[in-house]
Amino acid sequence: MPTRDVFSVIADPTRRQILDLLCQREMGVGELVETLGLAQPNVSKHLRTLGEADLVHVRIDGPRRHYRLRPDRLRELEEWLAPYRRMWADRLDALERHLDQLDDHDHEED
Amino acid sequence: MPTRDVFSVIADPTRRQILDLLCQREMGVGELVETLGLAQPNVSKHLRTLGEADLVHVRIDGPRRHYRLRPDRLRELEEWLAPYRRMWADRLDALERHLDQLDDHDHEED
DNA sequence: CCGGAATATTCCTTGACAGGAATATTCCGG
DNA sequence: CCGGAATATTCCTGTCAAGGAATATTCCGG
Repeated sequence: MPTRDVFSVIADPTRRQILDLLCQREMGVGELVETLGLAQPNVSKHLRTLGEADLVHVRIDGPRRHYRLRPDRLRELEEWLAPYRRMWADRLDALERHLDQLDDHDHEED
Repeated sequence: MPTRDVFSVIADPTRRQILDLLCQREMGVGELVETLGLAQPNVSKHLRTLGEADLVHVRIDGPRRHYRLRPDRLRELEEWLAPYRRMWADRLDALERHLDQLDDHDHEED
């Protein structure tokens, strides 16, 4: 089981970028360093963090390590999102906006 | 437009809890304080943060403020998640796990 | 206009984390 | 066994955010 919370792990933009890259294909650290334009130690640290959240898996190939996306834990996000998704499914958001507008008209706020 | 990133805002467990509560119905600050068991100033600060991300809307009712969920910005999360959702849609995760198992068998790692 | 209730803001301290630089580790070829 | 390439780990520092305590604001009733 992961030792790190998925929500806080994906809160970092760099980490999301890494995940987006791995979404296409598995990549080595060097590739990621080159693509991201970051220093290698930092990339490695982010990869470690992602691993601690079980979001990536390492494939060892000689001295190199290839990182592969492991999308499973993202279901946690999906599940958390589920109740909210229903709220905009039936165009409830339009109603929301309408109500907000009424409120805003009564008194300037927010 | 919001002045705060949705991802980092929902990274906080307390904030997610607040959103979960507001998912049912709109609530006043006092209600939230009582339900969450936190100090009032902290609840207010979290509500401010949520507001800065456009995740809640305030309805002013005399000296009280009622907070209502505004699920619209959560679509950002939904959209980011879309490419990954496809990856487990076709039971690709099972294949994933199988590959992981093979790798783990070759060399103990991760 | 005053007092009190509801809520917001500020100040402070502490802990977590990102990034940079330097160093350690692991692996292969020779 | 040695050197170099690929990657990981550690140390350091600055920044940011959460929580607690104290204080300020806003609103209503009288």
